[in-house]
Amino acid sequence: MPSQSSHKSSPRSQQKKQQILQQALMCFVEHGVPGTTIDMIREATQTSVGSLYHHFGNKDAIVGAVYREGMRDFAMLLKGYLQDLPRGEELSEQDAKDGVKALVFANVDWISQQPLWAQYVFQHRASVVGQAKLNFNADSNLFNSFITNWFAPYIQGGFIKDYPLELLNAFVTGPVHNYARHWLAGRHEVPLSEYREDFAEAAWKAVKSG
Amino acid sequence: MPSQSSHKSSPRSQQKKQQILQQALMCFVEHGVPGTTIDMIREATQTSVGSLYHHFGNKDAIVGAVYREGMRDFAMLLKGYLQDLPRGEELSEQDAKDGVKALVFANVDWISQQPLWAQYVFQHRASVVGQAKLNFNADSNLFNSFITNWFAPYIQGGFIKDYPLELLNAFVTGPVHNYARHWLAGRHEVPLSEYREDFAEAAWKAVKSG
Amino acid sequence: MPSQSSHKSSPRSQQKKQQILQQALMCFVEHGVPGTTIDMIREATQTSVGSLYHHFGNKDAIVGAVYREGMRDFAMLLKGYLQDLPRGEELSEQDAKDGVKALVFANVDWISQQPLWAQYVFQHRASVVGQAKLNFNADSNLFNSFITNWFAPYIQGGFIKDYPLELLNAFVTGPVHNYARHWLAGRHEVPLSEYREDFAEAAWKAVKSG
Amino acid sequence: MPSQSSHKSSPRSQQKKQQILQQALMCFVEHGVPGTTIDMIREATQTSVGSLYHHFGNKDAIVGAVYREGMRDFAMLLKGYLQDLPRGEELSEQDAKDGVKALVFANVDWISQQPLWAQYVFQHRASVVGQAKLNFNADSNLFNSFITNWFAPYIQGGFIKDYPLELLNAFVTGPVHNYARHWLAGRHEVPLSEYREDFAEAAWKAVKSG
DNA sequence: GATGAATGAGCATTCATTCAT
DNA sequence: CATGAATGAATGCTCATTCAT
Repeated sequence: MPSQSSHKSSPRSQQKKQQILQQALMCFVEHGVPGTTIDMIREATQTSVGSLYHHFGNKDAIVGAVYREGMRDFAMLLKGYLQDLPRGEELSEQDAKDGVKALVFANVDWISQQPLWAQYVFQHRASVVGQAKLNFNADSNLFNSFITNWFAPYIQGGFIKDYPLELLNAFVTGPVHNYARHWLAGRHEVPLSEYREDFAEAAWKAVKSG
Repeated sequence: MPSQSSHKSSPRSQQKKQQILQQALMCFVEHGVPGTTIDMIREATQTSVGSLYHHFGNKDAIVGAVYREGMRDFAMLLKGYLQDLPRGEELSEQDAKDGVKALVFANVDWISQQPLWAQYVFQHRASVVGQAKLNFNADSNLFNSFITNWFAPYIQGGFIKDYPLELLNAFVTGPVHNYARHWLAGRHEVPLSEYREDFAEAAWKAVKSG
Repeated sequence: MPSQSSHKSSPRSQQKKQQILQQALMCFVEHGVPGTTIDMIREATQTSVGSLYHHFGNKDAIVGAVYREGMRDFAMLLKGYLQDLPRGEELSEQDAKDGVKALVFANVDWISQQPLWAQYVFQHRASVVGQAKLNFNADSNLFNSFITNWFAPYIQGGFIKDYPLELLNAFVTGPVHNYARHWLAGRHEVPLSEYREDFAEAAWKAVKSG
Repeated sequence: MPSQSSHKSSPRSQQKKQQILQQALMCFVEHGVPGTTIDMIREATQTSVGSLYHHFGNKDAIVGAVYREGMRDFAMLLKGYLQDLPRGEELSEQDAKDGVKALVFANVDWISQQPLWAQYVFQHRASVVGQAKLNFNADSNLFNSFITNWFAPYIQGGFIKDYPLELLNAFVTGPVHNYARHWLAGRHEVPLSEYREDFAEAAWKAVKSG
């Protein structure tokens, strides 16, 4: 059995894996993770069971890989938004606000652009188990550190309420994800992006000091 | 097959069904809905497979019944909170704020008191399918109407932003549920109830006019 | 457990049993014997499982009782046909022919009048097992004796070919049952009764001496 | 689920399927179709449940495949008998008679040589359902056309009674199948083949003109 | 690397039958 | 006699995974 993650595969192979992840995602979103069988993925990717196992090892690994792929994509977008922000020489409330709004915008925009990935990433976290979970957590921690580091100065500077990061996160992303969940499930008509600014304003009101 | 819903059962029978729902809930939360086998529920309830099917008909019906039971419990609590509110002769901003806070408190308190039900109700909605889904939607619509009716005057009176109910709901319950999800999953240490007031304040800020 | 066959039941009870057999027959014909569940019969008869078991003891007994009931009805008709035949003082070829034709007519007429019973009796013999099979065989032997006795003189008298009864039976009833099977299954359009005379003529040609 | 019918299987695979059908036949005859469990077939074929389902898809498909196989074998024999017949330049009564006798002989001989297949094919037609039934009907129609075409000239030529094919069929095969049914069930001692000529003579008498 | 036949533990569900009320 | 809740062995079928070619 070749190790599934430690060796560098050929570009050809990498490309095939990408295609598989894309198709697997669609299956997961449509039928749920436990409702998706290996055979469904095989059919969607026009390969063979053996090939799937050759590339990924087992079903959980596919689940995890799809999840990781999605989170990476989102993390990349979010990092871009924060890094593109013009920051003044000194800490300012405006910069803090822009940061918070960037957080909201990143969520709204990514969910709007990648609704399938979003649906999967925000609703199937519990499906990631075993080794894949560990891999994901490593990514996740790095990502959280990045955000923490970005905002820490503004919290210490008194521009943002001194709440634990978890709570700040709930205020900022909670409403977006709540609405998104219903929208992605088809229960809400108006697109998430319609309320882009409203979510940002509400988030800022919730976390700004004073 | 005896009809599972049209006949009035004896109190004895009803009691047994309640016990089954309670045990089934624990199974669902621990292993997830697809991860819970009929046999697990059978063992937990100390009955027989046949008996389970005699009472519910199939697995989906159990899933749906548990869900409905949970939502009913939550709806009852929420209604109580809103109805217990002292209301002035005339519409006032304070009454609107109290209403919004009651919404938040109901969520925080119910989730804190019934963490298992909460975990199930807020995370397994997608598991409810078929006839059970229809039953649930009927309940759900009644419940939404009640909330809509309660707040409508304050929206029309200009005390609460004139957003669609779905968006208001996202602002009010989004952060609570977001935090709760992580807390229930064991990823956050501090109990949800700790931030009861903070969630309420943030919600009010997000939805109040001006 | 009351014995299911040895005691004389009340007329009320007998009537109920008749109704049950009638409904059970319809179930058996529609779904086949193994495809018919006790619960189907319960629903069709508007009684309870317990009642069914009180009256018959088990499913096989119901199957057997229905079968026996059908065969008795057919036997009664056939005996009537043969006994109503005018017989000359001496054995004659005409009398033999009339006997053979009566056999054919009895089959054609009974199948036409009682298609459900016919379908069951002629196609589900293999479903009768256990004690019910023994009961049926007793009836069956008496019936066969009767026929044998009726025709024996004509065989000995040289009017009918000296074939074993089984073979004569095949010649006489084979074509009727063959056609009936397809007709009852809906594969033939023209009613069995249409060819009443043709079957009789063919049967006589097949078995008459010379 | 791999498609069960659209891909060309390897000879190896075909051979295995043949073996499975043979064993399944024995199970069906011994226990009846509903009395035969997948596990019985699995044990008889020394394979695994999964393999059975890999090749056939479900139980009904096995039932249907066995049926089709049997009918094909019979059809082949019958066609051979008819095609081997010496036919005069012109239509003659003798040729008609030979055709009818060939029909009878084909039935008697095939049933005698393949009693298991015969028992199954002639008694379990009702067990074939769903897609398998459609497949079988297609075969069956071709077969019936062949017979119709063979005999049509003799019917038009006035050598055989102008009856619908269904009725002719009842006269010719009815007695054979009637006797065969009882013989195969062990209720008659004398082998079917013993009466080969008698069945043929009787059939001819029944259908010949005049 | 690719393929697909083979494996078998596991699952939801059915159903004849029993028995307390 | 009637009722229907309870029982649990048995069944058809699924599906992740392995492995020979």
